[in-house]
Amino acid sequence: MAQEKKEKRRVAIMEAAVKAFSQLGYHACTMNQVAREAGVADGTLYLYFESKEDLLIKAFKHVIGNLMELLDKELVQFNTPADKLKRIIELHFQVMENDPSLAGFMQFQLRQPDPSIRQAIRRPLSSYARRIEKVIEEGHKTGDFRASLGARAMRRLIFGGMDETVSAWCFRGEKDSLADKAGPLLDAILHGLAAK
Amino acid sequence: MAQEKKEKRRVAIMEAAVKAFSQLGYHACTMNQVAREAGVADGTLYLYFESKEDLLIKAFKHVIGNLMELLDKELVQFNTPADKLKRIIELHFQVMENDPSLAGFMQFQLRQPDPSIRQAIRRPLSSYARRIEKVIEEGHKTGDFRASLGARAMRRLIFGGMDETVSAWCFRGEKDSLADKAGPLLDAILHGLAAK
DNA sequence: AAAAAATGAATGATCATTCATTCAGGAGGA
DNA sequence: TCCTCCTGAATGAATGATCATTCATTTTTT
Repeated sequence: MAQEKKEKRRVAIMEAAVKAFSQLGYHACTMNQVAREAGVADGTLYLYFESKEDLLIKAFKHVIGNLMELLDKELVQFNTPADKLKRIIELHFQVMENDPSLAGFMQFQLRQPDPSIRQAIRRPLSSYARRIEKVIEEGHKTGDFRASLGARAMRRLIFGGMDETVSAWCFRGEKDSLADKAGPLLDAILHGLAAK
Repeated sequence: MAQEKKEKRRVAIMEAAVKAFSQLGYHACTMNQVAREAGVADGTLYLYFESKEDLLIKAFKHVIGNLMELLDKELVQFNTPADKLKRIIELHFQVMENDPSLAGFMQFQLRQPDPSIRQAIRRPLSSYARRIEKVIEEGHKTGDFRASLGARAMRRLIFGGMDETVSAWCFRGEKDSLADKAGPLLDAILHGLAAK
């Protein structure tokens, strides 16, 4: 049906946009480049999205949505908070490593200065944050994690550590596998830097 | 002398640029806005800087230079690696809290997608990274820090945690003092999330 | 009165967006 | 089967707005 085809193309355009925006960022990327990446004409983009900004926001929601869906499916398979945390970090790194353009896209969009974009991006992003905090709070309840450390502050450390690791990997052209960095990062987060 | 005056104005323009760029980011900010912030005419900017990009890069080096100078003066006053690490985090938070436009500026510029800007920014940034890694390596030597955690990976966790905390404070409009977050963050980094 | 600095209107380039035009393919008729 | 006609989708050249940058002119300094 025509409806299905349209939806396919809508998704294809969003995925082309992720790729195109990930090269040099949103501002430096022209709609013409997105159109070429998607294999359509400039004007066609406007049959599917209202504006460049609309396309960015929808594309961001699309990729975060995918990641959250994947995460939810994965997390139920683990029981302890520590295992869940481990899985979050591993999955984050795996997904970014499998699709470097997604990694670049996220890196740039997370620090989008434009307020209306920031605003639109806040909700999907905080759905990710909330999932991390949930795991930390669960650890507080089970006694696996120290209750003296607030869930929000810990989430910032975890997310910041993951994000900085991905950033180094994707910009500073680190050669080695991103997935290999999950173990050490988890160890540092769980047990800290200090010797006993 | 004319020389001194020129230098004063050069610095004033860089500081105006930091302020102007911090509002909506580099791309959305016009040279006219920078000029108005600095109290000069558009054309005057080009008597002091080659281009908008040149101004951004020089301004970034300027602020990082200031921060490094301050950091070096402070760090010599502490002996143990843990105290030094504590001071790094405190200072970072204090500086950003004292000058929110600096915080915004750094947040945006750290994720600049433009490759020539990234390239120009790399060196001053890694001078910061190296200072953090030095402290970690010192801790390895004294036995205060676990040697099994690589200095580079730990630096990413520390820097990422600080950066994410500043980011949350300056974008998500967290009300409470940034400086207050230094203690808990250090605790988490040193002793980890896991209960004993 | 030179020289040096500063000015800001004008220039030219770069896109996001629009819209008059073209195209593709399905319905129906012979 | 072949031939219109019709409709919604797609096209891409043209438009208009937005700046970074320049430079002829003015102001300030020496």
